[in-house]
Amino acid sequence: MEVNKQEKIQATALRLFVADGFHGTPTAKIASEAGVANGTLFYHYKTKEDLVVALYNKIKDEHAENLQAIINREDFITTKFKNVFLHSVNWALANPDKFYYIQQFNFSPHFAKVSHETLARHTRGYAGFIEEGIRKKLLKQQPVSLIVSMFNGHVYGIYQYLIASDADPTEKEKIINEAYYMLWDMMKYM
Amino acid sequence: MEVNKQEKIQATALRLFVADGFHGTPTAKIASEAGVANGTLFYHYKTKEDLVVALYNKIKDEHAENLQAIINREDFITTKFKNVFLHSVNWALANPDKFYYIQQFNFSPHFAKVSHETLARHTRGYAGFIEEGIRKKLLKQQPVSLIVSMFNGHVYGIYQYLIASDADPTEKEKIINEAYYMLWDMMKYM
DNA sequence: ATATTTATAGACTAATTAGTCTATATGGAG
DNA sequence: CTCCATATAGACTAATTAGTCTATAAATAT
Repeated sequence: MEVNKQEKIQATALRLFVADGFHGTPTAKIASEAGVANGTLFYHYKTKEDLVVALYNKIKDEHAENLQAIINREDFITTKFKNVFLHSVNWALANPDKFYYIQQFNFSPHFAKVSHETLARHTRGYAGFIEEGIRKKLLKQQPVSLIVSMFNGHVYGIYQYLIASDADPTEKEKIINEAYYMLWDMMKYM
Repeated sequence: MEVNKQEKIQATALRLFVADGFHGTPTAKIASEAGVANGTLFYHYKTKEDLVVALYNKIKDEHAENLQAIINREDFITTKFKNVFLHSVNWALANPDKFYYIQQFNFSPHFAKVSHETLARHTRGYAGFIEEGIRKKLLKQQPVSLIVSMFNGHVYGIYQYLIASDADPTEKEKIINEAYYMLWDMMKYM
């Protein structure tokens, strides 16, 4: 067994789900393109839905872990804030499939409960340093969840702009930086 | 014929698509719950995809028309800007199904081309007054499409926050207003 | 070495589903 | 009143698809 079949299945599923959507992708196609048999897929994931959810949680957890590492570093709060933003945007740009998949999942009514719970679970991890920023009057005196929502909205907005633009990498970095200062104009305590 | 069957089909399709997704909703179910026969649905819409796209464009056009009316009013640019934001958020809150459907569609790779073209078409309508705002140094000196993307991101963010919150209508209005001032802090020329 | 668990394969099935086809009905034009 | 186009109905079909079943193979434990 040279390749991990489970990982092959997940990678193939991600690619196909992003191309054709959950329902638009037959399990047989995932299996065949992943180079495994139908039975293997259903051995590892009891149902198709299981696979969809497992893939979502894997991507979200992976991303949340990275953010947590940034937050845990011994930096000044505003530095953390900036780094979390930069990492989020750069991660989305470097992993468009994953970012796309996450959005697709978040807007699938059928999975609303899962995505809501996952978001809530991860937000608890970020809450601490945002609360500190509010307390120290660096951030506007608003609820943590409002700040998180606006933050996510901003990442979403700048991502949409960047994928449609044909700016080269250096230029993109500059745009992301400017987007950060705009975000900060919005968030900072005055 | 007391009710317009086409409208009944669209309304039912919207409800079911939001509940179960495009692929998760059989045409037969749409027809039966709309109280029409299968043949009737396929008489009005040659394919299922036709229905999905027609519904999307109808909702988007309807919304864009409202925004255009606001933009065309003889108001100061900053007033227009605020009104467009307020209307967008309130429209989303008043029509969660439609807003949800739009997002779902926007993140369906299969329809990427359609949604991209529709966005571009509508953006041309908004461009004029944003350009004026930039020229008059009311808005930051950034590309129109960046401003539109961030604007949309902000609407998206505040919507996500508000549907998860249990604030009463009066309180929600207050939150939306604060969200507007935050948006303005971000967008205004300094 | 043997037994047991884990992993893989692929044929098969029962159910579902988009779209077709033919038959009516309804309403307006001449 | 008679045509003809538009609208509606619903049975039917060909294709697709999630999940099952049985058989092995590989790895691990005893």
